[in-house]
Formats: sequence, structure tokens, C-alpha cells
Amino acid sequence: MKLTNKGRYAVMAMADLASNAKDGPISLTEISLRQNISLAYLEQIFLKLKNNKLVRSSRGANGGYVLEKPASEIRLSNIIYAVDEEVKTLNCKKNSKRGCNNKSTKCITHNLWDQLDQHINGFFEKVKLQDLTKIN
Amino acid sequence: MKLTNKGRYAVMAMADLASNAKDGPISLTEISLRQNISLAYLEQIFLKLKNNKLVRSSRGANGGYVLEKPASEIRLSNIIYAVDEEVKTLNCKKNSKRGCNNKSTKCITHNLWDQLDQHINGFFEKVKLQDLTKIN
DNA sequence: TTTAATCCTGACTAAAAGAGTAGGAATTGA
DNA sequence: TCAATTCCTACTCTTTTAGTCAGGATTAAA
Repeated sequence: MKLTNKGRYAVMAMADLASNAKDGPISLTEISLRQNISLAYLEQIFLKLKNNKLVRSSRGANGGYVLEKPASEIRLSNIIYAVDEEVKTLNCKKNSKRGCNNKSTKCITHNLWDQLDQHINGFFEKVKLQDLTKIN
Repeated sequence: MKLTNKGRYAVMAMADLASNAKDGPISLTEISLRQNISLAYLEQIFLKLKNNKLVRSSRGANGGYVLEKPASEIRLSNIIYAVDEEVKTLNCKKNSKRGCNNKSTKCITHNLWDQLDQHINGFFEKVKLQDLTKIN
């Protein structure tokens, strides 16, 4: 399943960003210290978050990141999707000779796993970034 | 996440067993052909299913497997659990210096991932083997 | 009793994915 | 200028997955 530490870190970092909002942008160094995630790894993650228009960056000294939208408008699914590319448990691979080929009646579990994907995605759709900061 | 092809194969095989029930036991060779899963791999899987009392085996010529209980009493969670040992997305590792150590307030996402686990487990709890054979 | 069919088990391996490092280039504020 | 910071790519190490392989051990039918 495409639901990894990287995704979790991304959610943590975004929640951090939302919780510690201040006037200027927040640097990854800060987040790195607070959340105990390596700076280099955070850089990778934020690159993707930025490409997905979830954060905005300013470079140079005193630079950093801010949320692109209010926390109430960012769904966790957006974040997960940004860094992991997909939330999908298992795909019956298109070109594999073995197993389900998407149209065979053999793969009894095909629909089932599809449902599970929807189930999980639904979970992340419902929760917004704002909800996390409340709890905390 | 511990939710792999092996788990899916196990569900497929069990569904096959339920769908093609007949008088005697069903051999793995049959299932292997029908579901297109290698025999050796199936053997591995069924060993675990058997240890978890989901199937019963008869050895020797014309041997094979039968469901230990009616399909209406077997939950998918039982099957997944049997072969994958757990359905857990991510654990905040107990002894890691990095990230969540289970009591820190830092790990904003700890509860969230716990909830997700419950969500997914709930899905597999609800669905029974019988439900799959109906669809098919 | 033979023999074929099947279960049982552990060791092994190749490929993929995950998790994170490393290093440098570009940018900006002081 | 220089220090802080993002940007970007490539690389590596480790773990997991998805099986295969090989050789029993056991049973039941003929």
C-alpha cells in the first residue's frame, strides 16, 4: 500500500505549519527540530507539497514556507496524494500474466480492494488539516 | 502497511474454496489453476490458514482443504490476519529516537493513524467470506 | 504394499520499495 | 559579501515482498 512514513511526515509537517503560523514564513529547520524529521528529508517532501500547491515558498534568508490555503480548506487526502502519488492498496497489474487482468472474472477480490481504497480515501477526504490542530 | 498480495491471494483462495465447495476436499492444484497462483506459494499460505483454524486439511490421494467453518462465519479480517499477522498502517516505533515515541505530544498524527487502522480493520471485520461468493 | 497425490517446511533469492543522505546550485536579506 | 534558506538530483542502504526450490513426510486408493 502506498501509505508510508513519508505521507505521515508530510501530514505532521503541514500540521506543524498550521499550528505555528506566524507573520513570516516558517523554515524547514524549525519544523525539522520540532518534529524531529531530518532536514534533507523534509526538503524532498516540501518540494512535492509545493508542486501540488499546498504550500508556498520564499527562498533566501528568512525564507521558508506558508500554507497556500487556509487549514480549513486542506484535506489530508491532498497531502497524502501529494507525496505518495496515490492511495491505493493493491492494483491488479495491467500486464501481468498472473492474477487479475482487470476484466477476468477470476479476480474475485478486485472489487473488494477497490472498495477498500475508497474506504481509506474517504477517511482522508473527511479530515482537514484544521481538525488536527484542534486536537493538538 | 501490512496488506499485501499474500493477503489478497489468501482471500481469493478462500473465496475459491467457498465457491467451489463439493463433497470432498479441494486440492491446491485446483485452486492454483483456477486462481493462477503458484502451487508452492499457495502451500505457504494454506499452512497459515490452517494454523489459524480457517481450513482443515486431508492428506493423501484425493486430499485437499475444506473450510473449517461456514463461509458466513469467516470474516475477511480473520484471513488477512492469518497470513499477514496484522493490519496496521504504521507504527510509531517504540524504540526509535526519531519521531513519535508513543507518549510525546509531538506526534500529532499518532491518533490519526490509529483511527485509520481501526477504520480499515472495521472494513475487513464487516465483510464475510460469504459476501464475496454472492457477488461472484 | 506400492505408488501417486498431497501436505509440510525451511532455506534461498531477485526485485522492488522505503527511508533517508549527500552535495551542490540558486536565491535573498542583512 | 556571507549566511540562511530553498531547490533539485542522484545515490545508497535496508527491509520487505513475492515468490521459487528442494526435499521430505503422510496418507489413501488400488
